[in-house]
Amino acid sequence: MPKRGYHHGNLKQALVDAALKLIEAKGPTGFTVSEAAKQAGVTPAAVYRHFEGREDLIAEAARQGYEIFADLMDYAYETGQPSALASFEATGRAYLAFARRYPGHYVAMFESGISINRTPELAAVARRAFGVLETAAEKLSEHIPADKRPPPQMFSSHIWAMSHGVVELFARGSPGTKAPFPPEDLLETGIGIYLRGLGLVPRDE
Amino acid sequence: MPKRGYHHGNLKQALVDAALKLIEAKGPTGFTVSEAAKQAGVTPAAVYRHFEGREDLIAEAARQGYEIFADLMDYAYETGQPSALASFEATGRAYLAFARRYPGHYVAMFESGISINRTPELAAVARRAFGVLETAAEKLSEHIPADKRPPPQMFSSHIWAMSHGVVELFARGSPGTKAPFPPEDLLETGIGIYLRGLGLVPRDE
DNA sequence: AGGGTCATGTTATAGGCCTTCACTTTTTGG
DNA sequence: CCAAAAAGTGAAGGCCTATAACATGACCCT
Repeated sequence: MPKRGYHHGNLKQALVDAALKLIEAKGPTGFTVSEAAKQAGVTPAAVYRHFEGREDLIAEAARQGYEIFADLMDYAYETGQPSALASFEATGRAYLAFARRYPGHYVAMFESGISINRTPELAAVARRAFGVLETAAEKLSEHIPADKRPPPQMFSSHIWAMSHGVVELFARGSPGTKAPFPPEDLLETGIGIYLRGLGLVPRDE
Repeated sequence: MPKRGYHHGNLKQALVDAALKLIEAKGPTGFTVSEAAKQAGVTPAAVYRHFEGREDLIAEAARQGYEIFADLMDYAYETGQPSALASFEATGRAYLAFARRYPGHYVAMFESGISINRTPELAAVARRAFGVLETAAEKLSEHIPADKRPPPQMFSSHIWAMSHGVVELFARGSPGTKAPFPPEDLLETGIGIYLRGLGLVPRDE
């Protein structure tokens, strides 16, 4: 359908899509504005009608990633309902699933070096995504004896950190090239042991 | 003190040091070979007498980082002896301490996008570093009832992932800019809860 | 001492990329 | 229908990586 002439019609999104493909294929450093422009069938200068520069383009790709990520987390949370435990575990798994299914977005979000506070919108959507995890943690928190209940924000941070670490080290090439176990299993067991430590899962599962 | 003339005398290390400073200050993308050369008081082309290129220079910085890292882990491990538990916990803390004390090295190692398998030496020294963590895990493993003892490599991976996640998300700017808790506390409590889940720490510590 | 050789710098240069500027071509709205 | 704005082009500046040809001086061997 795009028998476009002088004007592209949807260049902004086309550039984001091209950027995502390139980032996925060659990493955030390998990605160049010029090549994204070429893939969109346009000269490099045209990019600057829609983005302030290279970083801004990556930031938009990341923003869209956070949007998808937040939706995925929401969905995972709902899926686990009404069990607070199931919801919480599902959001942890969603992190890894997202990294697998949207590698370009993931890299733009977490490995491109852009700050989450680059723009207010980016910060907002990121907060929305992590807010789901915190909500799940709060619900779960109610099931812990009040006297030894850590702040919900604390163990949502723990789970987030573990998920992120598993993805970075074992699900992507970085240093953990030789994954001793499938990342999914690693995350599953890791979260399981952690929750047992919180007293939320019977000793002999 | 080196009123050097035509020859620098120690250019290779001077370039690595300059690279580390620049990487620390401006991130792995902000770092350029040209600027490192300038800081070392040398023209850009001179760099290529000692390194194959930009990536090779970063890789050498990372290699030196792994060397320090491995030593630090070793020291932490010994410090915790003879208690297997104390040793294990100490290595976890050492990860965060390393990231704080050697930010340039840390970034070169974990955020610059270089592969650990770039050269055999790099792979070897990285293995040495992580080997300490695995050894600590093995020792600790003996204290777990044999019937519900996960493979040591598994929970060393868990601790590594949690440590890495805490550093990336909460101890550095990336997305977790607003750290809800001091990273040190986060890691401490996280590991504590995890070890409790393994049955290695009394319920009410 | 003297001279050859090799490591280590330099200058010059090619090629790529990001970004800006002036200019051109459509689209759009009153 | 036309004027103004939006969207794309081509040329150019500046920085970066990397290579090649040349210069310098350290070191060894006699």
